Amino acid sequence: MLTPEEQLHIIKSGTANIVPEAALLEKLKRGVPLNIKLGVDPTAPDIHIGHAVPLRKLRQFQDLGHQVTLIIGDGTALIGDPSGRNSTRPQLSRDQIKENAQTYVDQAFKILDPEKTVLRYNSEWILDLNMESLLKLLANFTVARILERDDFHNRYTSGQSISLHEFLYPVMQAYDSVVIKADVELGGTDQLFNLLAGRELMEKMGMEPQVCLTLPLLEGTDGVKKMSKSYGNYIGLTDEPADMFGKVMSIPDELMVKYYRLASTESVDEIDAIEAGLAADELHPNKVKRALARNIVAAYHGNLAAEEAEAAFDLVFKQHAVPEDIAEFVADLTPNDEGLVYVARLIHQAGLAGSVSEARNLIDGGGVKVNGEALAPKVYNVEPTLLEGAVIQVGKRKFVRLV
RNA sequence: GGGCGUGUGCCCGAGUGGUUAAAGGGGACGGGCUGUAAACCCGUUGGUUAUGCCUACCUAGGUUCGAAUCCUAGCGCGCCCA
Repeated sequence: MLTPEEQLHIIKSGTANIVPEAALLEKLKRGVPLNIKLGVDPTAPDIHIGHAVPLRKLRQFQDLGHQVTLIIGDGTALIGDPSGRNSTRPQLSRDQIKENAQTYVDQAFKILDPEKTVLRYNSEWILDLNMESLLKLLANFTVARILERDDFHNRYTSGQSISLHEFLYPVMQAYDSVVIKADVELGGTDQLFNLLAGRELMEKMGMEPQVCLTLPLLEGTDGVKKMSKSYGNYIGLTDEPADMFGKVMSIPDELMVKYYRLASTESVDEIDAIEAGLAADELHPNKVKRALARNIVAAYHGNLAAEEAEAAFDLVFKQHAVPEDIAEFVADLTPNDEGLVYVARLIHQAGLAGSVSEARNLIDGGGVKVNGEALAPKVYNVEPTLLEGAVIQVGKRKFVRLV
């Protein structure tokens, strides 16, 4: 087993904040496995590698010999986390929550070690709280304290509604920590308040308070905005290997180290070396990024798929060749009066362009290839024989084989 | 309840009666280049077999030869007063 200091070094990699760091070191020094908590809200079924950041950190803890308690907030989901929101979240139905929770768990175990994970649903203790215990719990917090939270504060001062039940969210999350006796709780930087509430509550109830560990938000593939489905800049855990590989390759160079730390399975020592190597210009960014893409794909699809994804990537982007398996499209090649086929419409029908006009513009821009040959500008009609069984390519990545 | 203001294409934003399918920016897409779907440069970005036609500037009416631009009402948003 690693020394507490060595462990701390690994744990700190990629984290935003550890409050307080000294307390974590103390806990590690005891030499017994710690109980690491992560609570998740089963509000959205799709997980991307941004959501996976805390899971990766949990896995690191597990590899260091610690124990993880993953809490599915099926009870708190009935409240809806107000963090960062400027309006009340809609309350989900119990069925919806159950369904989301299941998909979440399935995907989470691609990352976590099941042997060292305890899965708990907080409805188990939250929904059974009677009024007396609830009141005792609530007495530990003041309205002023809760209103300190930025999002609540903003909503309150700007006259937007805050429902009473939303105040309970941090309290319930804190109570989770009490129930499972957490040593450390993880969360995004936006969760700090909730995590601290857990720390406070534990202390007030005479327990050893948990340490709060926050992780930064991961930027999406555009390198600017946080990864999110609604921005379309996400890498989904269930994305196809080739797609996943390409998406990682498209992140800006400056983000590589951050991705290594937050989204890869690479060891911290190795990442430290990569960071130093890049800074000193000793490592080639392209090689480093490829290794990153391979690592991430392998983490979710296995080594073989990662190698294949890389090979396909090279085929398409380095050799500009046509990939192995491409979509087929049943095309109607009936010629018009002039004996020609209107390719622009064909491209649209095959889903390679959003409209016929767009297809025409693409042709004019030299972006359409038939069997590897670019169509000349204004050539919207071609001989039917040219198209039989042909591979039509739009841009670098979109292919279709006519059948 | 009263007053004022505002609503433009995927997003932001210019445009106050006549080549305006609507400046500029962002995004997206295509091309070039490369080390990649990085960066940089160039181009495209309502629909349509297309030097035309159609549909468009919150919605519905109206004024006018002609409206994103003027008028009326409604809806959304913002600010001020009560």
